[in-house]
Parts: sequence; structure tokens; C-alpha cells
Amino acid sequence: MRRPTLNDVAAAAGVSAKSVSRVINGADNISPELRLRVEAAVEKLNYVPNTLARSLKVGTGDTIGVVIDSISDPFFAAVMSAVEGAALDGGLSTVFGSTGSDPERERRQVERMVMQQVRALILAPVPRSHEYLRHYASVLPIVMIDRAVEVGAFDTVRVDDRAVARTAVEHLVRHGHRRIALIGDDRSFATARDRLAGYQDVLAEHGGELDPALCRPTPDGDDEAVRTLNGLLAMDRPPTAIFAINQRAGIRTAYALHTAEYAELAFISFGDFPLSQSLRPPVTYVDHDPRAIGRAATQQVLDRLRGDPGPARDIFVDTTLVPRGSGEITPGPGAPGETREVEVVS
Amino acid sequence: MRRPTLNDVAAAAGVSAKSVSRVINGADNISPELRLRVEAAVEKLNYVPNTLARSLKVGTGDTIGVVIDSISDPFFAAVMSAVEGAALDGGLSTVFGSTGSDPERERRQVERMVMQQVRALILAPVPRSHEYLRHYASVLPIVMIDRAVEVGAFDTVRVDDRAVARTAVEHLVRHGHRRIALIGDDRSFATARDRLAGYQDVLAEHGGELDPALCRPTPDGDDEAVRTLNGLLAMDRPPTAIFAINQRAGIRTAYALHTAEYAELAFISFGDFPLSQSLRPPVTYVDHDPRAIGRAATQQVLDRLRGDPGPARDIFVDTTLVPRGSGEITPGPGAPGETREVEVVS
DNA sequence: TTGAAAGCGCTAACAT
DNA sequence: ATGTTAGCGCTTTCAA
Repeated sequence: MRRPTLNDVAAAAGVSAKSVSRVINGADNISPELRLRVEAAVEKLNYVPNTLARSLKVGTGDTIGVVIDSISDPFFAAVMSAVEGAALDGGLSTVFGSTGSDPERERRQVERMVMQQVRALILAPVPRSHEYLRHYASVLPIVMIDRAVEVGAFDTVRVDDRAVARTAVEHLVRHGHRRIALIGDDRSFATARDRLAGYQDVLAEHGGELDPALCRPTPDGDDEAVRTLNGLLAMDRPPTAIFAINQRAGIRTAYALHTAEYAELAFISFGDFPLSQSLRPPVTYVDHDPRAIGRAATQQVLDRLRGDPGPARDIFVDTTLVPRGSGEITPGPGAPGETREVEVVS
Repeated sequence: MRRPTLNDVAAAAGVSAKSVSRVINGADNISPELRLRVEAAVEKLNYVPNTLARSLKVGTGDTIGVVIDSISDPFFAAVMSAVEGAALDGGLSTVFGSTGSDPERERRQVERMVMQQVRALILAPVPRSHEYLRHYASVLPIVMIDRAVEVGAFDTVRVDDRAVARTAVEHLVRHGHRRIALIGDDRSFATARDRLAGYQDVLAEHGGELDPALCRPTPDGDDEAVRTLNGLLAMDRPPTAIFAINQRAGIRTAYALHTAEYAELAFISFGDFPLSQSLRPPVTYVDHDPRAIGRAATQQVLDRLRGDPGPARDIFVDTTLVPRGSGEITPGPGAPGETREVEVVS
């Protein structure tokens, strides 16, 4: 029941421990005869090397840690998947921990990983002060993803939220919209603030309407999404288009639009989601590309581990707007609020 | 740049290493005066304990490993999320590795985790022989999830696939269907075979039609899903209902049904998916409940770690059928294959 | 209540 | 080409 150790193997093969170590690590200067004896003993005892002991001796582990909101969020799941793949190529394994957006839990997860001697940390920071990370930053590379906190202090991989929001809103303006609702407003997230800023930029430049009542937070569930939509439509002058600035807001807004059969509102989502293409009309989106973020973050980690010094980098990954129908609806002649046949766009 | 060790703290505080160890692990017999001195030194040096060294000495780590197909599969993401939460409650952290359904990669991931001294393993086995796991099973608990291989040799947590498929197909039969297509056929997965068997059971019992041409594999993408659907509808006597026996098949079939505007076919999916509720009609499903599987598997792991001996357990988690519209469509008077207006179900 | 010594499984440095 | 010695950071005896 006790796992055999390298010494057990050495004893069984009648050689020194170091020789076994050499065989296992594929050193070159080994007589074939000895190698065979050792391999036989390994086989016989079912020996499995102990990475912990190895890391302790060598002074460095072979894992990188990733701390995210939740692994069941498709965005972060895709990030993780990309990190795992890229890290594996670099010979590293991946551990993750989720924060549930709780700053205290984030701290505990980070500390746990440092205790586990991760070589580096990729972190989607919960928005609030990250003073405590400074300590750790002196001892291992830390790369922030998705949300920007203390850019300049930490490497950061993200989209240019303001620019992407501009792209989306300009698209709507170009299709004739001037009253555009924004769903997902949350001033406590820098990401959300930047997107809001991009939205306001465009409206200011093109004579759109900067009505604060058009900006709503992310609905807390499907029912609340419907209430939010109804609230917008009950306004004196309802919006003719909706811009959802995060994936959750996008999914719920899509639900509300279809439940209420108000799909004639133009709609763009920041972040694609499953089946967005099967809705009628299919949803126009600007996407994050979580895999690109994961890959870029891992690449940055590997660079740092290879000794790249240099100041903190602020890395932007590309995004694109994918027109699929919902974002190309023009303000109809019928006042918003009237129910009409849902248009089928192939 | 080098991380401070327990000895550094001891030197800084002018006490023995063991005293520092005691403070850190919250031993009870410590003079407050000493405790304060140590805590001050810890603070000053930014000391973080080294879990690796601790594990090496204690002889046992504090992580459990989970090996799954892919973390970007929503099903496994939800499993992981549940495992992580449940493990954290038990004081354990979680590492994962993905196989991409490659048996060789599964082996490597498992071996890597054993090398990392995980306390236990949760594994969604790639279907093929798992002889090699026997070695490991003698040294750490292994719990299989979702797919059953060598039940009786390993603890297994899964749904009763055959029973669940029966439930779904009986639901369709009760609504008048006798020609029911099955999408997701794959004889190399025991899970898929069992679901197929449940489907055949019901058809045999209720005079349904056992036409092999009605059983199709999981489409490889959206386009192929459309081709599959067209193939079914082009049959002499097309089916009046579709049963998709896995989530991927469900998503793609939903896409095909909506793209082709053949939503008048009854449709039940084994496994819910995002936005299934926003489609018209909303999708009836029988669900897996990945979180229940994750929780049950972790519970079983914790039991084994607490020393529960006993023979391998075969644990079934519940499922339910959720009628939402698509599964309650009756065989229409219009022959399938004719295009009609898509019915809007609120 | 505190400390000293020994050793977990492994490998780097130095022999031979 | 192979073995010996020492020690990674920690905790477990066993003493004081």
C-alpha cells in the first residue's frame, strides 16, 4: 500500500539511488545493462516518481496557477482550456481556483497556489485593491487577464474595451439608431466602465442620446431580464437598439427579447454565446475570444519564466464584430413596443 | 528574490524552527509572547509556507485530481465546478487535466497526477481498456464518472442511461410518435449503447419502429447536422420525432431544426443547453445534472479517504424530464417535410 | 512550553 | 559509467 520510493527501486535492482535517478530522467551516460536492470525493477515495483520531492530538491515546480471567477462560466472555461493546452506545450501543468467574485476567496486561492509553489500565476482579478499581490509579484510572475487592475504594475492581457464598445455602437449608429440602451452597466468594474465610456464616446460624437435611464445593470436572472426590457419599452421614448456589454447580459437580453417577442429591437452582444446563431434573427456580436486571451497570457508567463525582465506589459488581443442579423435591424416605422411578426433571417 | 523559509523566520524571530512550525499550524501549547515574535517575523519576511515540503514530510498531499475530456465542454466544466466546491469544503484543492478523448493522453494525465501525489482521482474514462489503472487503484482511490468502464472494479458515479433514455422515448410515444430518430449513435461508448438500448426497449414494447436508418451519429458540426436532418426527412417515411442522446447532438440538432425551419418535429435532448429555453418551441430535455455527478463523486472520494473499505460502488444520480414544448409536439397532419410557419410557443 | 536531531524522496556536486 | 554525500523545507520523534 505504501508507494515504493526510488531507494526501493535501487535496492531491488542492486544499484545506487543516483543511478536510478539517472535512468528515470533519461541521462545519457548509462550502461545498457544497468538501464535494463533498473527498468525491470521499476516495472516490478510499479514505481512512480514523486514530483513533490523532485520539485523540493530542484527548487522549482512545474505548474502554473490560474485564478478565475468560475470554471462553469463558458468564457473562463475556454480561457482555462487554452491555458492548459499552451502550458502543456511548455511542459507545465495547470491548477485552477475559482473566486466566485469574492475578493477574500481570491486572496485565499492565490495564497494557496503560492504555497503550492506554482511557477507563475494567471489571474482574472476581482475588482478591488490588489495591494497584497505586490509581495507575491516579487517572487513569481503574475499576469492579469480580462480585467485591468493596476495596469503598469502587472502584465495584463485584455481587450481594448473602450475601442470594442465603440465599434459596436458605431455599427448601431450607422444603421440609424440614436437611442441605444446599454445593459450590463456596473461602475465597479473597470471593464464595464470602459465599455460604457466607448458607448458614450460614440453617442456624443454622432448626436446620439446620452440618457442615463437607458443604462441598466446586468439582470440577475431571466425574469429580471424581462422586467428590464419591459422597463425600457415603457419609457416615453423607448430605445430602438440594445447593446449588452457582457456575455451574461447578452444571454439574458436575448432571452427577454424572445420571450417578449420584441426581437425587432436591434441588438448587439459583447461576447458570443451558444445558439446565438439559431435565434431569429441571429445575434450580432463583438467577441472577446477567450482562447486568444488564454494563449497570450500563457505566452507572457512563459516569456517571464524564461527570464524576460522588462516593465509590465499591457497586451491587447483582437476582437471582431460579426454581423449576423440582430445588429443590422434599422429603427422600424412601427413605434417600438408594438408586436409584429418576427422576421426570419437566414 | 528567493523565498524565505521557515528557518529564515526562526532566525529572524530568534526561536527554533519547530516553534515557528507550531505557530503556523496553530498548535495550542505556545506562549503568547513567542507567538507574537514569530508572527512579526512572518509578516516582516512575507513568509509563505511551502506545501510541497510539508506534503513530502507528512507523506500525503492535499489535492485531488480530475481527468476529463475537455474543460471547455459545459458538462465537464459544471462537474469540475461542483468538485472544486465540494473538495474545498473537505480541505482539498483540485487539479484537472483534459484528455481530448485520447486514451494515450488520458494515461499521461493520470500518471502526471499520481506523480504529483494527488490523494485521489476522479476520472471520466475515455472508452477503452483501463487495465493500467489497476496498479494505481491499489495506492489511491479512483472514482469513475459519467462513463462506465469496469464497473465492479472501480467506484462509478453515473446516470442510469438506459432508464433515462426510456423515460424520454416513452414521453414521445405517449405523445403519439412511433417513428423516432435517434441522433448521437456511437457504439464505441457504453453510455451511448445504453441509451440506444433504452430507446429500443420502448419502441419494442409499444410497437414503435426499429429502423436502423433512423439512428444517426452525432453530427460533426452545424452543417453536418443540417445534412443529417435533411437525410432523415428525405426518407420514404420520415420520423415524426427526434431524440438527441447527448448534449452536442442536442445543440446541433436544435440548430438544424431551426435553420431548416422544421421545428414541427418533436424533439427531446439528453442534456440541457444554454438558450434551449429561448428557442421556439423551447426544448424539452432530460438532464444529466453534472453538478450532482461532481458532488457525488467528491463525496465518494472523501469517504474512501476516510478509510471506507468496502467493494466498488456503482452510484446512480437522478435525472428528470423537463417538458418545455418541443417534446410535446404530436405527429402533425401535414406530412413532415413540408415547410410551414414556425409555431410560436410562449 | 520549547528545542535538537533525524529524515521524508529526490538530485546536484563531487568523487571514483 | 557509477556511487557517496549532503541537503531542499518541513515535521516528527524524543529530550529538556
